[in-house]
Amino acid sequence: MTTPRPGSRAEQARLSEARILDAAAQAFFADGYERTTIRAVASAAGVESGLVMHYFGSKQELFRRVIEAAPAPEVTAAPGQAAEQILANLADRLTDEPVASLSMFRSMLTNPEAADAVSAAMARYRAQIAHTIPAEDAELRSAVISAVILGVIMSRHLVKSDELADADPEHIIRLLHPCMLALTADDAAPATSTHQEPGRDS
Amino acid sequence: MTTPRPGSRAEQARLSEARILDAAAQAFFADGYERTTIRAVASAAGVESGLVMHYFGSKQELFRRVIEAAPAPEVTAAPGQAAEQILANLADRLTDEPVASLSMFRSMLTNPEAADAVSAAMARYRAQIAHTIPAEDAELRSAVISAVILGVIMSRHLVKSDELADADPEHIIRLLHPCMLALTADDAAPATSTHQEPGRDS
DNA sequence: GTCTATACATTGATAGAC
DNA sequence: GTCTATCAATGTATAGAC
Repeated sequence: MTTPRPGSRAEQARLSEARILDAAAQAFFADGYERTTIRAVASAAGVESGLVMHYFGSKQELFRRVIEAAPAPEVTAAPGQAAEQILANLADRLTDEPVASLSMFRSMLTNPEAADAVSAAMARYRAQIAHTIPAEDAELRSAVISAVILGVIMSRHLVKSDELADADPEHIIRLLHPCMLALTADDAAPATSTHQEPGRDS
Repeated sequence: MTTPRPGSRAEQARLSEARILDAAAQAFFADGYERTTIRAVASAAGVESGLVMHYFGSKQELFRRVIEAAPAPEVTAAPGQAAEQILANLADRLTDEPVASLSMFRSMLTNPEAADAVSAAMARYRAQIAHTIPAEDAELRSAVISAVILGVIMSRHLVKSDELADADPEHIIRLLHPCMLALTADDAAPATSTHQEPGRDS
């Protein structure tokens, strides 16, 4: 937490490390973990590959440092407002999803470290949502909700030439509104005509 | 399209190629394109790496052959039944998604070839869905629908330790039913209280 | 048809100079 | 603090023997 005077060697080091971290986030987001090379990151940061290794020790550690900056969404609303808060949160992420998060999502299917990070974040998110849903199947409902969120985020930011990429965020949220209302069991009837939940108490 | 007699060299070749293709699909699904090696595929198929190269020429071509076996979903229902058909289709994919499709999805975020294949398949799927939606914003609605499908499929089959992985398919479909009804603009009111579509004709 | 041997490029990582 | 030189490992791809 020190603030070395500008021009000092410590300050130079701090700046270089920050530039490397930023370049790494961009590279991991653009190409994924496997296709990203230490040399490419160093080049983008304007330094040599040896310096990257000196600061971060290994490629995996560099990646870990990048994705640990990804913020975790919070849902602490009352049962009645869960859908609104989830959608408000999603609206933000449609316009400004941090590069750290996108780096994590980009590699979540092919890199174990990223997979674990996403799984942990989603489990936490699901638990928070489930807590606000007054239904017997709250666990599954929250899982479906987070799956929907994941699909929308990925289509918007990670899948090339997707319709969602250029769409108006508010329009997307508006279309998802009845979905979230139904899934949070607020005012929509959960049962359909074809199937009936066998043992439904309360 | 010939059927060489069992035991002949042509028959042996056909069998070896099939075993390689199958082993490759499993490997690409499990580890993704980058982490999958020709040697590992050959070993799993019980042959040497040279034979894999002899049949398929390159790793990329082998991958192409694997993912081109992925079936494309069809939606040709009338406007009233679009939601039902989409969900019926999803129900099948929740229980028996082909390895070829899963191989494609596994690498869709990190491999250009897989990304293009998924984009093309999703664009085709979206167009079919949009055709059955009688709404001004049919394009965006179909994009949201395919995003939701993608999120559910990925959470079920590709994300480790997800709640959806072990859930009852029919239960998942039941929860998604009101969502799809709303998105296909069948009987749900599209506009919410907060925002109004500015120029809405018809 | 199948395998062995090997060339060739790339990359993560190390050691030490400046 | 930063860079140069280099090692060791891995993996695709090729050439040719059997």
